[in-house]
Amino acid sequence: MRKRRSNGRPTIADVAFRAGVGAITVSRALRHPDQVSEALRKSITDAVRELDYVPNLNARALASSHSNVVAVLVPSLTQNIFSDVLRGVYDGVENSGLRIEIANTRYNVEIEERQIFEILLHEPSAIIVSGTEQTAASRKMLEKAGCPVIQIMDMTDDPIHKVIGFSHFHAGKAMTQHLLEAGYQRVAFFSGWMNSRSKNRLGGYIEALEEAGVYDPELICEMGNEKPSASQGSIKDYHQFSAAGMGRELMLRALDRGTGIDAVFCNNDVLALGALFACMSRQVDVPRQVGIAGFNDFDYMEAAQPAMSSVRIHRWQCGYQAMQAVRSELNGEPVGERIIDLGFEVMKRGSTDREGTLEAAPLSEIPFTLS
Amino acid sequence: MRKRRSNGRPTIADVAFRAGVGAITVSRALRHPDQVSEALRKSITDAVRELDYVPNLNARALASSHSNVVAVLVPSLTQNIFSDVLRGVYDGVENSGLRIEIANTRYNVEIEERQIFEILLHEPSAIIVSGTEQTAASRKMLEKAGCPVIQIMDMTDDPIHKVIGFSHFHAGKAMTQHLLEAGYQRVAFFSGWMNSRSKNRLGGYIEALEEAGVYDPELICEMGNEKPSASQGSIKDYHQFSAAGMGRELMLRALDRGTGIDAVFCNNDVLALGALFACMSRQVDVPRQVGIAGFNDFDYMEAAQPAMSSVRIHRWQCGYQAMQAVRSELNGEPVGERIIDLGFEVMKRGSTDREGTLEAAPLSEIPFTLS
DNA sequence: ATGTTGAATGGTAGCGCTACCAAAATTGAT
DNA sequence: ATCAATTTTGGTAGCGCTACCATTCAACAT
Repeated sequence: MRKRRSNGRPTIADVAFRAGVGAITVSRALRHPDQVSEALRKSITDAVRELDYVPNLNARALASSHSNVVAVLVPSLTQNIFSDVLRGVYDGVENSGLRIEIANTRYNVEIEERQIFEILLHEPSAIIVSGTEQTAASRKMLEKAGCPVIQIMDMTDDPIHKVIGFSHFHAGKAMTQHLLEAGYQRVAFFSGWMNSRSKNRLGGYIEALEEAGVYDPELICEMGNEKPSASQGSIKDYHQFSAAGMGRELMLRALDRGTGIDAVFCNNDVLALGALFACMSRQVDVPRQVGIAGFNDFDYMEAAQPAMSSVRIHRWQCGYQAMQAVRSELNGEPVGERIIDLGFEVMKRGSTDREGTLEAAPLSEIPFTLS
Repeated sequence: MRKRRSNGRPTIADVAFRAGVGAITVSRALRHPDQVSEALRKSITDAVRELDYVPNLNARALASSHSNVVAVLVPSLTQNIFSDVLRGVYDGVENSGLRIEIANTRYNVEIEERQIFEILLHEPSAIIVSGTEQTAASRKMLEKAGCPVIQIMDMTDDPIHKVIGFSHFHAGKAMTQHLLEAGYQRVAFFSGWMNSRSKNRLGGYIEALEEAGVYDPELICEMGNEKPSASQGSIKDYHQFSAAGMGRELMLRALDRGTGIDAVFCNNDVLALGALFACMSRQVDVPRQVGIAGFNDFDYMEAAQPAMSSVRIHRWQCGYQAMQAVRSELNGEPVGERIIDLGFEVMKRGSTDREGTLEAAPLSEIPFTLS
């Protein structure tokens, strides 16, 4: 009996011996069952069960030079946007035998580039990357990665491989148009630090105002706060930055400045929440004096007083469908549509209902029982 | 020249040849530099640089039967609590050569058990697991995992290996005591679906009220909403459940029921936000008629109107310190303290300032400049 | 000079799996 | 029955790295 260096876990050879077949046939029965006759397949699965055999994933990865790891690059782990995406990814990966490796790019394309490099060292089976604006070097690496690459949460007509997302430009434009239709004339744009996707939303906002002939650069209120990446690794990095405080501050300044705004389109819901609180503290009537809209449509928007308008985007679906696309490709199915636009939904609620014409919608049903 | 199946990446043998040493010496120079003389070490690192050698992690894992993967189990990816923890983990892993693999247990100990099993198949270098209440089977698996196991975000006097967190019981008790000291008499407890940590907070709440002689079971308002895990994998699983809507609903019912509550301690900040909005819709004065406190201290609590009291917990630090602990152990340093209590902080703000004695604290400084 | 110790280096033999090719078995056509 | 085409199965040879043991050599004690 030869010496064993390993832990005592049964190997594929043990299974093969027990089932009375060659090791390679066991491998095939597990990986490509259709290539093995039914009789052998059965005795192999029996042997697997009897021995409690589990494959060694590291060995498999070494031998086949791919790892069954799906790498997912997200710009942030803190903002709910991407945690919803990740939830979709995890829901989508169930029972696939795939593993997920998440990299946090901190909204920094250089970090992203380095991480793509490192990820490729692990020979991933697929890569899911947030956004469509990678550096040239990143794009080149992804193009020759030799595995499916899914870009999500944005839109482009020239995907690296496949894109599943929506147009931030059109989403920004649609919400701005809603504000104009609701009767607001001086619609401000609030944002903190802007990433490429926020910029596209701003672009849509500008186009909508220009088309209506009411665009005024004065209306754009940005806060050039530190990039989140600047604080990386610091032990003080407890709260990244207070988006709500920022929204509050922006609104207070806008009110003080007297630029006569009558609505704000906030780049995200937390800013909108802060803006709402600022109005409350100044007894400014929302929606009559000032309309407020957010972006993302988190759950509290609907529950706010007044209920807040926002743009609902399909975060979970992005992650879930990306994972489905990965799975079907790894199963050898054709790529299919290379551009999938999941769209968005403008949620019109009380906070932008200037004329009071919106019928009072009940809160969407909550699945609970009072105990 | 023998046939190559692989991609053309240089291997350790190439480096060894170039440096004129044996392959194993290269391996040692990379993994245990102190065991190699300085001269060789230098020529090896030169060869590495010249060839752009990067180690194959799958091969390394197979040969050494451990993977440099740190598995992190979190109950949820959606709630900010754990995305902050994960941010700490990612900040802590930088430049360590370790990889992170996240598993989502969905607040379900059976799923957790299965995932621990699967994770162990990958032979992780360390495991970080949320909470201290694993099933007996999970605990047993973790105990004989043969790698550091860090429990985080909770407290126990009998950790599997090491625990870094805080006591939910004491946090719940401390906030309740604050409400009593602020002059509230009938303090309700709001919660949605409860996990073991919430239950401990409730325990602290009850003890504080009992000690003050004002405990009344009527005051506990739970909503037995579906467990989040019930909806797993469903394509409709867009919003998990609306915690804000729940907080609003709970407050409306509490007001209608006329049980005479004068304060609520909400199990989390989003519930508190919903409760605040409910009060606004009924013109109930916060904090004079009803005090509201949350748990977690997300950024919007401070920016709310009135600013909302909450319990600040050290989410980021839990993740970061857990990662530091893992790193130092993998470096062979001693385990050190097995129980690390990071504590918590009761943030007393306007929403529980019944007597109006709190001096108006300015918003904490926001690092931005108006552009 | 001899022996002992320890540090530095290398050779060998796997780690557990799969790619590749060859061989065997089956099928169908002639 | 014969042969070609196809399907099913197995053997061999790695994948790239490291554990284990053997070897070498310098340093020191006897």
